[in-house]
Amino acid sequence: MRTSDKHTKIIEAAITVFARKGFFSARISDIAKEAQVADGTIYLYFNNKYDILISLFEEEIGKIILEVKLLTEKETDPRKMLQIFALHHMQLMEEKKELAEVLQMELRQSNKFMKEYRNTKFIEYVDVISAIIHKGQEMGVFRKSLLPGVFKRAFFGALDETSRLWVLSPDHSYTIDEAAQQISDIFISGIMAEGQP
Amino acid sequence: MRTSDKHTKIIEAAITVFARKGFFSARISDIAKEAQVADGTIYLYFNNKYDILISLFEEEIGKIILEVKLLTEKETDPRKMLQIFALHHMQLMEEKKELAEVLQMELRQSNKFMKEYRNTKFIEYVDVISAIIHKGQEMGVFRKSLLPGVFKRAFFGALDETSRLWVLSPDHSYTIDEAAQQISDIFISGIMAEGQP
DNA sequence: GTCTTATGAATGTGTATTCATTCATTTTTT
DNA sequence: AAAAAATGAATGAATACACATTCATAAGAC
Repeated sequence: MRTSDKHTKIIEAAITVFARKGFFSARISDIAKEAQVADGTIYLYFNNKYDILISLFEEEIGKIILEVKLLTEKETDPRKMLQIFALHHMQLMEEKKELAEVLQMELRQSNKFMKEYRNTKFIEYVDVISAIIHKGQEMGVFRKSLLPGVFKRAFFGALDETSRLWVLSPDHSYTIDEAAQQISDIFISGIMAEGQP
Repeated sequence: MRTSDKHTKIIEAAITVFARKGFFSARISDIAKEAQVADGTIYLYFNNKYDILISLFEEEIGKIILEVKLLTEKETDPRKMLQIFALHHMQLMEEKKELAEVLQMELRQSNKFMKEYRNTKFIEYVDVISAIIHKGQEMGVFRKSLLPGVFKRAFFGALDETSRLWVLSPDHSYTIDEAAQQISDIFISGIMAEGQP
């Protein structure tokens, strides 16, 4: 078995276990069991429990950023770009529920218990939104008075919270796609410059 | 010293300690020290560590709900009600930074590690938003096509994420009031019915 | 036969919770 | 009014246990 296989297996197992129990309640032995390796093997690939979480963040968010950049960069209309971002984000959370739970929960905790760790990948992801706003403002489509720094957080927060509760709750009165559509509609028509169609 | 004083002192100490270290990393002895009581005293007022956190949620969110209901119920215009909700939420997070951190972090974790605990107070808080939307739709001010269940989450998520990062980050390029204003502006103009002023 | 990778039992640490004891206050007895 | 008895809030050292990490040993690769 190649080295990289074990690394991936452990990361995947960690996603499952962290999603089920949360980072602190998850035991290394749980992850080992899930990955079908011995407890000690984990320490051949990661320095410690935190390191698994951080690697998981970096690698998984890295993939997401690549995808979303690829998708939005195909578009030129900033309104469409926001729609694509919203839809992609929500669909991702639906497809990868376990990963979604881990990112949503532990991302917030991580600032706390790992003082030194600044989640730069996450910042990069959210900055895709502010770049779209900036572009829209330059093109005169979005209001100049908008603060991109506020908008990116508000937009991300709206998507994140909606998908978080969608994933947690067992019954859904709306689909992920509907929610993404509603949210991007609200935001887009809320930020149009005067006199835009 | 009256009994109720100790209860309050411990809750306040817990807010400080949980905000600083997070729930799992916080030690009972830290809370005891902060509250200036003995470790054992805490168990005269709370069943266990979780119980402190849950009591904290219930009591503090309870207060917030009372306040926000009082404020919004004075208004009749649903647009103004949303503005008030946004401003009040953001100002609260600014005024009570430690409480804000605890609510924002641990509220999300809590579903995970306390399976039995459903945070009904929190649901009640967010439902204030959907009630406003419903009212606005009945009055013909907001679009009928809006799903109040999506809107409440999106609106809350936007406020929550923006205030979360505002509280964490040391330098602010915008004030809390500006952010609240921008967010309610975006949402309100994004959800107006056709032909509304 | 050497080098790499994997194992899982053993170790050690950290800390939630318990409980025997203290002590200030209140109640009862004289 | 003083003394004795009862109460229960508060203490913090002792307990008990969970679990991250280590490391001597084994298995596998070449």
